[in-house]
Amino acid sequence: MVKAKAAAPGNGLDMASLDMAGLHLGSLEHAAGYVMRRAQMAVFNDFAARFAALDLKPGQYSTLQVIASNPGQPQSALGAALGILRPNFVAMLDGLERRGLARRVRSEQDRRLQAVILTDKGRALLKRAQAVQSAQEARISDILGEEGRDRLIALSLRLWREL
Amino acid sequence: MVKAKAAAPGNGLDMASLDMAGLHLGSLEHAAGYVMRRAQMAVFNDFAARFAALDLKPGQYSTLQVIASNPGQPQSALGAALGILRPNFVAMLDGLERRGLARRVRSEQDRRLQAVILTDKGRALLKRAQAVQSAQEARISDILGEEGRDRLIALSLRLWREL
DNA sequence: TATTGTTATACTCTATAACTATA
DNA sequence: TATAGTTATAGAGTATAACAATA
Repeated sequence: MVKAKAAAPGNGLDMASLDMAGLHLGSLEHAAGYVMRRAQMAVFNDFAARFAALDLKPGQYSTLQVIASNPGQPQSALGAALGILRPNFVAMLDGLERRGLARRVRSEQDRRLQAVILTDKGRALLKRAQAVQSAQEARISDILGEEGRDRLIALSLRLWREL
Repeated sequence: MVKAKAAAPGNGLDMASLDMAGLHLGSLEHAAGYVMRRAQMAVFNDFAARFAALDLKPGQYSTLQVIASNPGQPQSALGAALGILRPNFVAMLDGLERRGLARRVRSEQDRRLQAVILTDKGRALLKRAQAVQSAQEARISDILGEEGRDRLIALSLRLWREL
């Protein structure tokens, strides 16, 4: 199941302990932040390929998920939960609303608030997206083992929450 | 050692099983890509705070590291090892060269190549930066345990290389 | 012809200030 | 006075096309 990423170039470089690009990364391979970034980019690239057919980007998928988990909540609370700044979350919701996946409803109790809900179309797309994402999680389990994937998620979650 | 991130807002929301922003993220907390992204952002924010005094961004630090590990290699090979596209790596090296941290030397064997090396100033700054980074790794070990940090790096490395 | 380095350019993400309407 | 949503804008990071010098 291991996929070869890139062929080593046919140059005259020292081939001992070289990475796929032909050079060694040295202590960078033991730097948590660097390795996490490269891993996360690999997962996102894989995500992009899988979700191209649904025309969903990672941020859109996570937004649909959070709306589904918290229907009717104000958009600023949803954005805060996702770590998206309020000005940037406006365009995000504009896009989902334009595609008929979500709707904003002005709250009657406090007319400053925009309650956000999924449409039937949004729920249907999310359901399909969740199936695609399950396939990605399965692929990760293929590589790391079920226990390895669980551990990676638990360790990442802990770092996110406690750092 | 656990740092409180943000106080829960004093609104009238359902407070059962809510995250720090007041909403639950649902199955997103078990999505590898999402959790890895949030963790990686936390680590990078911590990095930015620690490296502000050195005026080094993550990409600059990793570039210095790779040059130090592969002195005299062509800039395109260095950029490829870092996963930075050639056009974008030009400005990266321009910045390091302008600050007197690195130098480009035209190769005599193949005059298309720019061999990149660190200056004494670059090596000195890198040494200080490595000490700062060690402190960050120690902080991560405080949170995850030494074994947990090793595992997180090993699992991330495997995913990066094999996905 | 092919490759290295470069410029120009564009698109996405992220970040800040300031406006509006509501409270 | 404070907050939610919005607009405008600016800065990173990342992507492609094309050109000059060199092989």
